[in-house]
Amino acid sequence: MSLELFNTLSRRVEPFTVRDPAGRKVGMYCCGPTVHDHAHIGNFKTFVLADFVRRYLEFRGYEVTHVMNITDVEDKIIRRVRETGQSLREYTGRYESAFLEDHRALNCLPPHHLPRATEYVPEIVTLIGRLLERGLAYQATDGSVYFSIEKYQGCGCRYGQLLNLNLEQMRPGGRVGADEYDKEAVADFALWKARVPEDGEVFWPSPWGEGRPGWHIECSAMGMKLLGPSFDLHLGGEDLVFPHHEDEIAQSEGAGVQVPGERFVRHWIHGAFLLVEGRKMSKSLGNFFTLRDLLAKGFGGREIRYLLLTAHYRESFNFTLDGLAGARTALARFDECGRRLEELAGGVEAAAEPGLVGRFTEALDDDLNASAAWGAIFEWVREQNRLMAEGRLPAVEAAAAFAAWRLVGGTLGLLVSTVVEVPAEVQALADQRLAARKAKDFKQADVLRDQLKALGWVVEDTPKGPKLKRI
RNA sequence: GGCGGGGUAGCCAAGUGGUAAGGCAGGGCUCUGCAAAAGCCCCAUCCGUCGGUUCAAUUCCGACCCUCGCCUCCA
Repeated sequence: MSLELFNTLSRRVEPFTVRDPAGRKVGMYCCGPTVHDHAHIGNFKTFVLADFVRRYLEFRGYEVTHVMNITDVEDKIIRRVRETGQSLREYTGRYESAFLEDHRALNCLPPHHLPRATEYVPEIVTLIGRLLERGLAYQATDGSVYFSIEKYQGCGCRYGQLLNLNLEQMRPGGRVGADEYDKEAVADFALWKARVPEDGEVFWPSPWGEGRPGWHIECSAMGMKLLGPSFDLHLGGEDLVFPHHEDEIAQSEGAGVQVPGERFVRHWIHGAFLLVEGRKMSKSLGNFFTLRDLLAKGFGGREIRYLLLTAHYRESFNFTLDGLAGARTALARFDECGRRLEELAGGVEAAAEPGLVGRFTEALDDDLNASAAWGAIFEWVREQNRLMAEGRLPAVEAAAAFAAWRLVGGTLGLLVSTVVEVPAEVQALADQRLAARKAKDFKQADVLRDQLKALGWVVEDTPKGPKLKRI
């Protein structure tokens, strides 16, 4: 069996195929953060998904080039820049660094490219110029350049590839900006926004006057620049399906730079929304969490990552604080199994035990069914624990099991170092406690155990002597 | 109003035309000085409601109820 993924273009699960004739290289683009504030846990659901997709593709033998853009110019950013009096770069740099720090805290691999919109203005201008030349874009009296859906459809292109659109039935939302009054049609969208006084110093020159890029165009320009006019995989949150991704397709395919018969993107993946405590995350409900908020509550990035990866990516997921507490226990069970396997293997090297790897692969090949994969993993963990408890797991088999454990753990991005460094102070207390136990002074032993606990260490008495673990 | 997801145990969450994975929480037992970890056992006669198709439906069809998302710059 091979990997099958749901493709938003076809609205069905289909075999994952790549452009590379050798079937190895994958170009993958994921819409990244807008750096106007700290990213929240809902944003990170998408970025963790992208990282997981990349790791799984690599596990399956693909060579992935992962691109994630940084949107560093946009209405909200400009407003904050004006309010704070900082430069654009000062303002966005701060949140970009914070984002990358959070991204790392969730054990996401750094993407191969992290293009900033502001650094691709020439490419954006070129692309807009091309759309104007082809008659698919027009400059309105306000100086802004818009993409014409009507012209685009007029040349045989399809607008509405990712969803069923009914343009007549669409009602204009409340967020149509005052600077978009000059559009010919309500569905048209801005490619280049003419400079207005509120923009302050945030503007770039262009053949159409000073201004800044529209939102959708940056992803088209950067994606095609870094991955080519056609690439394999594009990810984002489900809210980006329309208009962002639909517009991205329109601009990119409207430019007519693809090889005839090739699409801009072969495969679109959209992650479902995250709910918190059963409700949409919102500041007024008090269920709005940035990653930092959760870390401040004492949860670890790894626990958060685990929780985000327990549900199927296309189902809306209910994120709860209780669930996060449960994640810690579940991970401890997974970790403990690996630790004991490693100990039992005693340095013996072996190829990964195929049973677990096979079930893990089978589950994830089926449109990344992570829940099913976890089911397989925990059934396997219990089996390994049983064998170890019964003393029926030879070192060679333990080594193979440990290799399999590492392989699946690494693919999920949840591998943890099994080497525990015990501080001298902690070790000293543990030694004192052992002495007390040997002297049958259990009262003193328990006092020492409490002291260790206060330092963040738990001691377990095993047949091989006491073992120290970090809480 | 248009379009698209969902409703499975106390909580989270897979799944299937033939009778419900897994995790957390909970209860009992074994082991232990006591714990911890681990193991064993228990924990949904039932999958929103009502109809229909079928030998058989939680799984297919229809209606209804509830809920979530998108509908122009929100992952």
